[in-house]
Amino acid sequence: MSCILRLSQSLRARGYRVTPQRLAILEALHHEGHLSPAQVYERVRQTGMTEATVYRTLEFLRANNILFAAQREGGHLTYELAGASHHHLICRTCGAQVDLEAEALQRLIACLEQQSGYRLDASHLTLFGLCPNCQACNEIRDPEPRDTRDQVS
Amino acid sequence: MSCILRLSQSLRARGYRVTPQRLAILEALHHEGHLSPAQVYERVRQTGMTEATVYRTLEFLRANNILFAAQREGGHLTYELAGASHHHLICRTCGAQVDLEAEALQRLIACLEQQSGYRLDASHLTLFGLCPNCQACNEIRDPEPRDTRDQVS
DNA sequence: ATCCTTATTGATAATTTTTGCAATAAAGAC
DNA sequence: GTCTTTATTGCAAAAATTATCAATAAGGAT
Ligand SMILES: [Mn+2]
Ligand SMILES: [Mn+2]
Ligand SMILES: [Zn+2]
Ligand SMILES: [Zn+2]
Repeated sequence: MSCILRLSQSLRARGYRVTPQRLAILEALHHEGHLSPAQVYERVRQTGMTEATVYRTLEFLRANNILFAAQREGGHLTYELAGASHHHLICRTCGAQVDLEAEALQRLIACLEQQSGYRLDASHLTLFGLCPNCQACNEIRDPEPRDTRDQVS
Repeated sequence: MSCILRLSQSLRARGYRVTPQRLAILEALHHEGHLSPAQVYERVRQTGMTEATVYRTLEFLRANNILFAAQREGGHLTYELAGASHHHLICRTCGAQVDLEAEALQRLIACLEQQSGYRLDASHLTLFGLCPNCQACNEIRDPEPRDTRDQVS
């Protein structure tokens, strides 16, 4: 509540307008985790808002650092209210998600910034891989990753 | 050439088939940098291949570690022949790209893997930020980031 | 060379995301 | 409150991406 009010003021201060559409979307994302544009639309369609507006608004709010965007596998976008910086590890096989404190990467990011001269906005990264469970499954399924080095065709 | 031949054998060994469509796409990506699906299609449409096939084939080759995929700003995918592991820094303002040796992140990735138990496939990451030039521009444009802390409305 | 199995493609439709532009309405001035 | 400016929306069409399914053809066997 107070949170959304503060965001409204911040928007107006930058010359943007606070519309019922933007408020509805912020409300929908309030306390929910990551939502896809379609999921956001579900939660606000009652207001009569268009899908196009959902896409535009999400991108607008992200560009203004009010939302974090994250890429699910395959590149589909997902949004959440921007808050404490954090990152995600997602299992490519079962989809399990783990959150990472930002500081886990902080040092590295700083290091990269110094090396490259870039100022990175890496406050919300997503890395893909295999969770411990799925690693175990794979080992069982592929008992001995056969040696194919010197195989002659 | 020899490169594509090796890939073909690798595919057949896994029970997949080597089709003129797959060869054309690999050929198109040979020596080119990152291409979007549309750009790939441009380069192979003469063969009569469908756009659907381009999308399917790119995803197929990526899933089989023959291509790297990268997300451009906004989440649009881009592909390149998988080769030496490397990462990208992209400027959100001017689009300037910098490549990073993989080893720059290697240590951190290993560290994250140990902490989380995940096995990460972070061989081709893209980070966004501001390049040195655009940082300078912004400083000129926003001379004094005014203090708005105690501003009463 | 011929036959068989089935992985892969083309054609088409469905879905998702983006775009252009006229109509609307937020918010500041009065 | 009314007026004015112009950021924002709805609408409709375009473009990009994905899904379905019958027809095709790769590649192994004979
Ligand atoms: Mn998140
Ligand atoms: Mn690359
Ligand atoms: Zn898993
Ligand atoms: Zn730049």
